[in-house]
Amino acid sequence: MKEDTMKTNHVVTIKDVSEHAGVAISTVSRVLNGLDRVSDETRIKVEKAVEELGYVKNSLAASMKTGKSRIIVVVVPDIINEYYTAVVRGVEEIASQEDYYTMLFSSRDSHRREEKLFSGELGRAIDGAIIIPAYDELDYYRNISKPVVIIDRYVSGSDMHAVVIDNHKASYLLTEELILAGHRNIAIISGAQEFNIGIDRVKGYRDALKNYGIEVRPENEMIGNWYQEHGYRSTLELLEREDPPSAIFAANNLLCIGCIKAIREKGITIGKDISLTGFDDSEVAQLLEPDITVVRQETATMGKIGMMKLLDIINRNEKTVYPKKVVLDVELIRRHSVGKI
Amino acid sequence: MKEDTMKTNHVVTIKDVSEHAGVAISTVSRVLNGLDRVSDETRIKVEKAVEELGYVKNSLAASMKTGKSRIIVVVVPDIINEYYTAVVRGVEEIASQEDYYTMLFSSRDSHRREEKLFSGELGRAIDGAIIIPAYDELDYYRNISKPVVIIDRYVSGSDMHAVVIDNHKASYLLTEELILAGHRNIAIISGAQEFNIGIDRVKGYRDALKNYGIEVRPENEMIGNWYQEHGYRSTLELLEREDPPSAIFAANNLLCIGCIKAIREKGITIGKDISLTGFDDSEVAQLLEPDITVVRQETATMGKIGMMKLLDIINRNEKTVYPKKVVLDVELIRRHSVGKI
DNA sequence: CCTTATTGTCGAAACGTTTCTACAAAAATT
DNA sequence: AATTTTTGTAGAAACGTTTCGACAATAAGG
Repeated sequence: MKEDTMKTNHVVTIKDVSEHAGVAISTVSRVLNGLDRVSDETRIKVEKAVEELGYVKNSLAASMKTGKSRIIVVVVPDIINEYYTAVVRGVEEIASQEDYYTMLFSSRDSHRREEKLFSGELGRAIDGAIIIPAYDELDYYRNISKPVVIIDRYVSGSDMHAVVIDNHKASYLLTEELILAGHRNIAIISGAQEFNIGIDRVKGYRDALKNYGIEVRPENEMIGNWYQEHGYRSTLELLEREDPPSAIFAANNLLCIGCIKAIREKGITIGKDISLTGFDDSEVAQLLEPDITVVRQETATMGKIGMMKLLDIINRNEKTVYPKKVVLDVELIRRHSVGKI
Repeated sequence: MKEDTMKTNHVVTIKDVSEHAGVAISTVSRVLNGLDRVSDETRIKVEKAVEELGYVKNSLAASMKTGKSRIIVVVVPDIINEYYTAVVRGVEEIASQEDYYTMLFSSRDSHRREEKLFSGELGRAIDGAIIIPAYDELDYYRNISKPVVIIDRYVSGSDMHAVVIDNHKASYLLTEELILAGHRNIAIISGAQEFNIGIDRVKGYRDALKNYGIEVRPENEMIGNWYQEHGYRSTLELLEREDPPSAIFAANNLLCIGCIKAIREKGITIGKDISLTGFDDSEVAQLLEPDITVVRQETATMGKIGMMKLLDIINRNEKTVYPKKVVLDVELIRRHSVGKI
């Protein structure tokens, strides 16, 4: 906290500037916002005064008048998951380019925390939101009285603005990869069947199996949540069966970590005794021995496009280039966690 | 954006509440803020009106009057590094308990971005800041005209409020561990010698060597930056020497990743051909084969204490329990990346 | 019973902007 | 030269709160 080095610790306002420059307050405001016509002469006078007094706008006061805060909130399920922070990075990049401020908010996958956010004071203060939802009831998000773009997770049948990846294709590719290596008994570990990320990933897996004429076995579908613990327990259970699968597809990064832990614990070798495909790429996936076959998703791009869409909505930009729902393509990254059978 | 389902899309203000309850505006405000004396009768009238109209306070307007926004900004060097996000988690936990909002800001280790933040409008709007600095000039941070707590990185000689870990001890322990395993030719890979995190870590390394009567060899100190690339290049260089070290101490998580990449590339085995200690613990460090010996830091605690300190400063709490500079203890986590010689 | 203290409420000013209306001066058109 | 248009500026109202001073009504003290 700065000590009171100067007696008159007066914060300089637009009024001070106007007096110092010898013009009206409104004139200063117009110069500052580059509005209307202002003679070069006065503009220079004002700019000089701003410089000399070290004026910086009180954006809170401005917000009150305009109703715009230039703050947007980014809601992620978990701040510590690098998959989500990569999305946030993309959002931030565009936002700061356009002089918007971003507030990061972690819902911790709790819908109650989301609700509290949007029904509270902050919900009134923001200009818009980019949300990775924690709740599969589309109506809730639709009724937020601010511009909203949904990212990553999608509720099917919703007509909201959204940016997602092609989960079905990703899942299909990762399963197909296992099939082409000769595997027939393939398990999937996935999270809940609420959002597209759950439903489409399981569907992609099933469709791949069907397409190659392989029986879809319900006991091979380990559906639970998206956290490491579920990946761990499911894998243990799978490996302890009489007829264990020869390959596992873990449908997100945390599940994959849990899965690997369990496999290690059992003392068997990935890529040899058991094959594995993950989903989200990361440093970890590349560094493990063997490195994991995954799908590359343009996470940062997802954030960027989401933010650009949001800006289009806020500014009521008619000639936006984006469809309501943007689906990004994915690409298989072949590594060494899949062994031929 | 909510469509105009209702004709009069009027946002309900404190004035509406006052009219509905039949009291003065000021009375409503007093009820809302729990100030002064209000008769039970009117309090109930007001609360009922608030409920019925669904009033929610416009905190921007309030901020303008009070000069307090209940927003604090958390500045981290990189939003995607889980070490930093773990700190942020701790901050958020305390902040939300106390009804403060947090804005996350990534400086990308650029002092210019920091400067822009604090000299700009937002710098005026916030009530305080928690900063992992990108700049080693203490004067800069001291002159921020808001309460500030420095986290993780510290500028020695500074008298600012700060929460850090005991870097010297951590570094000493990690080096000692290698010495006790019989290593004599030990290299360190570290970032710049600006903050405590660089200086103390190198010093801890040197002190451990000296203490065991081992020669400190300048060519074994690979000083650069804190990023993966530096870890990678340094390791390659070390391994290609005529007399390569038998052990490497990588002084942060990214350096350690780069180091491992290089070692893998050379086709040699960690824990056997070369020993390795890292610094920051993480999922990765546990999952690698072998898992890496590191030091456990209470990252979340660091964030929590930082936020509690900040609150004390903001509220001018005299009887704070925290010293100006809080140093947290560390603990060695022995895994399997260190081999006996 | 009169004075003084306390309690609860009101009205109005203030916070620092933006923006609308009005209007004078200058320029352009007759 | 008289009128109209354009240009630049000023003044004031408004945004939704908080908070201060004023003031009745009631309670307490003498």
